[in-house]
Amino acid sequence: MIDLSSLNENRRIAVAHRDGPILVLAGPGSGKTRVLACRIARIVEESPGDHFCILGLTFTDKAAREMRRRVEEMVPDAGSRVELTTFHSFCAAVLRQHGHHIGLRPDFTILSQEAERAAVLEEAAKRAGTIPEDTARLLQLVKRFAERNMASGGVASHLEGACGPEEAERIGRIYGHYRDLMIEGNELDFDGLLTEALRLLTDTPVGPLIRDIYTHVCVDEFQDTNPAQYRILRSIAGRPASNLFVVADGDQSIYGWNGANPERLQSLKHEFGMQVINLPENYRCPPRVVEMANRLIANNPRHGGGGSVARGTGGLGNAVRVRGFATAKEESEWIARDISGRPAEARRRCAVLARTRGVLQEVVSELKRLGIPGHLPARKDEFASDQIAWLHAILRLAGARQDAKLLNRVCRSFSSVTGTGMSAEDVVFRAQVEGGDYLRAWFDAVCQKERDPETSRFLKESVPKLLDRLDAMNFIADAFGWFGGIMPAQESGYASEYWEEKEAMDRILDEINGESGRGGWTLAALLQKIDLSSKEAPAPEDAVPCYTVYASKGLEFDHVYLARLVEDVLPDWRAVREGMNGVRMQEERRVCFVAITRTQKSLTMTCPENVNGYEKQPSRFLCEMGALDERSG
DNA sequence: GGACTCTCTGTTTTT
DNA sequence: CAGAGAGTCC
Repeated sequence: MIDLSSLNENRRIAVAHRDGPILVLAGPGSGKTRVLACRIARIVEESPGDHFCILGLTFTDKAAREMRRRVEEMVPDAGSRVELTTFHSFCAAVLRQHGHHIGLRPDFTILSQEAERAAVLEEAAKRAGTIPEDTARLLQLVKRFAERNMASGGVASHLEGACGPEEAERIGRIYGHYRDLMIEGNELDFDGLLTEALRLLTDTPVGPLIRDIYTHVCVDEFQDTNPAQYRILRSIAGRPASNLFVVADGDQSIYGWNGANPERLQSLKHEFGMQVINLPENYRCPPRVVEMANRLIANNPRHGGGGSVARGTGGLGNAVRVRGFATAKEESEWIARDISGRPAEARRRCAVLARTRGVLQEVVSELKRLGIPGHLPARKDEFASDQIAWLHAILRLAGARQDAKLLNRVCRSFSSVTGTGMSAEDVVFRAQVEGGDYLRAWFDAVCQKERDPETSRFLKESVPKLLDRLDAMNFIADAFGWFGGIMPAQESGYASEYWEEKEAMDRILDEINGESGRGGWTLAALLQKIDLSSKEAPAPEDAVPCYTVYASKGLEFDHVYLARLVEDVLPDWRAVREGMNGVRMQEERRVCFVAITRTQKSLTMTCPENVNGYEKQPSRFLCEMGALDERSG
């Protein structure tokens, strides 16, 4: 039996809710993920023998993992009755099973890298009869169109004013070709997963089928949905009386530039006639922080509700500090020094937050000067170590054996790892002569050329596992064995990147094994999992987390340092220029709201008077939240 | 070549 | 807003 006794009244109502669409408006620290997990567990438990399924959708892989962990803890054998996954991963699964309706084979590739998308876009531009130019900018536009799920015809009107009509028409054509080319090439980018799955759900018999399987649909962090995701949700939840359970907080909607919009909450409420439950209790932040967060967010017009009620127990002393500094340099020095004054185990429970990564870089280098490692996660869409990059590339080549670009990557990364260089052109030629695929031709060529006995042995013993039997799991295990033999020991300089990425890869493999048991996966499913998972290295144990506010969403820390709280940084200069209290300014305010509500015990906000020789005013948000009383320094 | 004005472009990030 | 780069003038 699920234990409901630890839940407060509101949470209990939400968890106990059974049928009909419901919207849970849950402020920071209100335990919304817990409520969602409890409800899912409860429904499964109360309906033994039933066969209906519950679909739980999240935006990030991390959130999906956390949800799975919690539900599993409560009902260990929920198994096939619940599917907790990301929008993208759900769409990929649907497309793998039913994509043939729109001309997609089950082994389609996911284009996770910018460079791959750029190549397709250039091809699309050629097909549209124009010279490919400014690819990066066009890719950004294509992403915008896809997030909004626009047809190529709708592009022209969307671009109205931004460029001339014939230019808009041209971009529309490129966009249309881009989408066609991906289907033809049996590949999709991230946005393509959403738009094509949506097409499948609305234009083919797949829609009713899916609606039949998933009678209960849950969504976490709804305020982050873009239009494409919203439409997917609508088409799987069906209407009128579906069991749609949505958790959201409009005040934490900070992904407007990704197509999210807090207004969408209103559309949802309206469209599904949702019953609303509020969870205003904040069990995370000190009362003073809750008070400041409430005051701050009250400056956003159309902000519903009366704010949060403090229920936190931490930081009852002086939980909030505001420090002014003459220069940005002094600011980051002081933050580093203040953190260094804490005991080592407390440092890990600190976090430095800022609007931009640039600010965090300054703090990281100050921390470094004091001998304290800071962790500022790198952004990457592919594994950076040669070893794992090669492994990833060869797995993908095994799934798409005539892909010259993948072959090229296999050749390049293998040469970086072993020094055995081969030109992709030669391999292609060989494949043509022998009438085989690129992977086989590469294998034949490399076996002749490789001189190192260890490497040769690995190749001859292990590559055939991939070549003939598609036994990717054993191939990967062999590859890690081989890397282990040629890599310097852990944590030594350049090798650390490899070891970190191996850890990321191990985590992905563990998950796949846990999910589908032995042998229950295909190469395509394995690749999908890798492509849709973060390549991020896990944070080192002893490092101080330094996150942008965006990256800190959903996390909490004992001691939060919010740096560079000045006008033109937070709020960003665009929001300031836009004037008074525009959409941009409101989103910046929510960014600040998210930042301060990460606090469990203490919050320190800092603002320099001078940044790179320019005078800066303290952020208006400091004033709005009434934090100037705490000011010192 | 050096000092000047101008125009353009840039932030946040998940999958 | 603020830095980079291009273009202009002497």
